[in-house]
Amino acid sequence: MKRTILIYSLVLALAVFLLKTLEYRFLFRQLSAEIYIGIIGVLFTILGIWMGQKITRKKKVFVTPQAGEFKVNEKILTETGISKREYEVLELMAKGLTNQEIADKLFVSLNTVKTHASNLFIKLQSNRRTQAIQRAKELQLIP
Amino acid sequence: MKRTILIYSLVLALAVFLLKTLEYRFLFRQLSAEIYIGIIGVLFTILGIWMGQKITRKKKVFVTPQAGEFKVNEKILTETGISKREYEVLELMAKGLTNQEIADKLFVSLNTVKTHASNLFIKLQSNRRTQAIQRAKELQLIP
DNA sequence: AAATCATTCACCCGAAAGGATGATTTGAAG
DNA sequence: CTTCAAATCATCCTTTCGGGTGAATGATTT
Repeated sequence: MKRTILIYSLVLALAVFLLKTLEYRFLFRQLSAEIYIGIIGVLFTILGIWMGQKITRKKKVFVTPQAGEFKVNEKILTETGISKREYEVLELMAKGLTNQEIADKLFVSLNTVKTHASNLFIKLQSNRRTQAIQRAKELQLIP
Repeated sequence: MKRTILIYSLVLALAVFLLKTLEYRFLFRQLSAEIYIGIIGVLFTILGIWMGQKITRKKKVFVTPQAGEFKVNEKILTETGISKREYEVLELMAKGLTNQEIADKLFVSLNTVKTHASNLFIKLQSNRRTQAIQRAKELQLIP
């Protein structure tokens, strides 16, 4: 970042120097001001693009790979018609729990969980829980 | 994209016009050429940054929301002792394929896949494939 | 009141997954 | 040449999943 600004400053200084030199030596009377401005514009546009790239390029954070704030895509959630309870099952499913474990955690019977799961598979267009989880992540329903 | 270029052109024209107007009206004798160049430079740098953003902004691909750069954590990969073949199974597993499908895709028998899977579960300290996938993601072994 | 939907639970059955164990082959390392 | 890990496949057995179907209850909407 600091290096980027430094390089930018240097290139800027160099460009100014170059332009001034050219101006006083050869071009002052030969080139119109419009062309002059044009050259400067193009140069600094390129510079700006390059800078923009450097600045906005995310640095890789090693400890928190895909951390960052996860926001549930409510729109798709309603579009798919997934209910609250079904979503709870989906979450626990994604954590790798078995249906029985999910049932225990939600204080319902195994059959109930299986029903919710089946509905989820339909709504997420998948036949297996691994697929359903994959799909839910794609749809930003779960982190 | 075309819109971006159009807007860029318009802003550029406007800037040139503005500068020329200012030049002929007030500033020609009062501001030195350096300051003049500086103003142009800053303007076009900002323009360049904005353009760079527009151009390089990946369009949202609906199926791959949190795409972005994924780099396999090789260190952990060797630490866990997961072999090439096992990793291949893991990848396909994460895609939601069944063991049979994985077997077909890798041209091996179902039993082989199951063996690899079992080894994976041990190395990833999990009993279920959903758990294994979850764990692998945590360890940055898969995206 | 009737229709709709979410939630709950049940039963059955076949497919898929997982655990345990053993065996063969092959390529790399010592 | 031996040793070892990786990769391959097998068998047996248990558990978990998933599909299909049906049904009761309660809340909300029409």
